[in-house]
Amino acid sequence: MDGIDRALLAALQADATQAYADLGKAVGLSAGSAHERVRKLRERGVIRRTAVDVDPAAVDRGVLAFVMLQANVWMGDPPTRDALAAIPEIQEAHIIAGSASLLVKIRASTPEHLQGVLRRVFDVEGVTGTQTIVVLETFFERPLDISDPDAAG
Amino acid sequence: MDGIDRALLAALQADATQAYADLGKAVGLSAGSAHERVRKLRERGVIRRTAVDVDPAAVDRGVLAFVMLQANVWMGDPPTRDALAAIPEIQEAHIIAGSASLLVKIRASTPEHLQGVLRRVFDVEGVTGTQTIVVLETFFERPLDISDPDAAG
DNA sequence: TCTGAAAAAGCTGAGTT
DNA sequence: AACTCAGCTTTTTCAGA
Repeated sequence: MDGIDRALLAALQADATQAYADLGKAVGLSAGSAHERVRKLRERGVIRRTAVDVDPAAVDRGVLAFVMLQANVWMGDPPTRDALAAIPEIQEAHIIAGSASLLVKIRASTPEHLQGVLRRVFDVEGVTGTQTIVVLETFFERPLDISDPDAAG
Repeated sequence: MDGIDRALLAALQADATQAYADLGKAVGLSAGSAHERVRKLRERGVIRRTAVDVDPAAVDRGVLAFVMLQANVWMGDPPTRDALAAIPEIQEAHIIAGSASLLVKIRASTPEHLQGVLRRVFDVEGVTGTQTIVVLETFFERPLDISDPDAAG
């Protein structure tokens, strides 16, 4: 994981459709070498997958909310995970430190739809309370910063 | 935006590297037709980009936190947006309803690094307080659910 | 709007430095 | 580890239905 690998990852986060010849040119490598490095990054799991980024509003998921869940039992186990994963509108679920137990990110079509999702979340075993944060506007959602935190700059 | 488009989007979210011939087979279309539909989805902005998904831990961004920002002025304007965008560790920034003003998602390498980022966030014009939620474990982060909310099921 | 096929482009492996 | 080259697959275009 040197500077070239980081540059490749940054370029592929911006546009994974570009040709290896161009990718190589951007980092000072031949197409073959760029290809070999990317292959290894995939093999090592640094690159998990290649996917399209879909505009949520275009598929009727324009309502975004974060919900903090309070619980009366430990919720860090598979049954809780599976119960949350079974709700398709939940895009992320995290165990958190602090006064709540879990934080989930939800995308719904309308406030009414969101309400229905919240009801299902509330019915998950162990949940004793929810605090919902509705997003009014998203400033930005962008790829992970790839720069080396140890490097100067 | 019919069922076939939704199926294409779901398939491309799972794996955008597959050939159009396979993609077409999966949705009952020829390679040419699948290609044409995907081209239009890109053109219309439904597909915003194609990108690799990088494992944060592999690039030394294993610490995840959500931070709610209190403010004494309206923070929904470009200067605030730009000030937050200038902090590379901030992956998402949202204007929210409720007692805080903004919610940001931060990825750092260590708790010390996170602390440094929080200091920079606190220095953003208008910020009067922060509440930090540290993630202990991520259950899942997955693509947007593409199913039609109006459809039965 | 889809199909099928031809032309163009890019991927990917083998051999070499 | 990276480069070059060549065969092969895939993309992308286009005429026809």
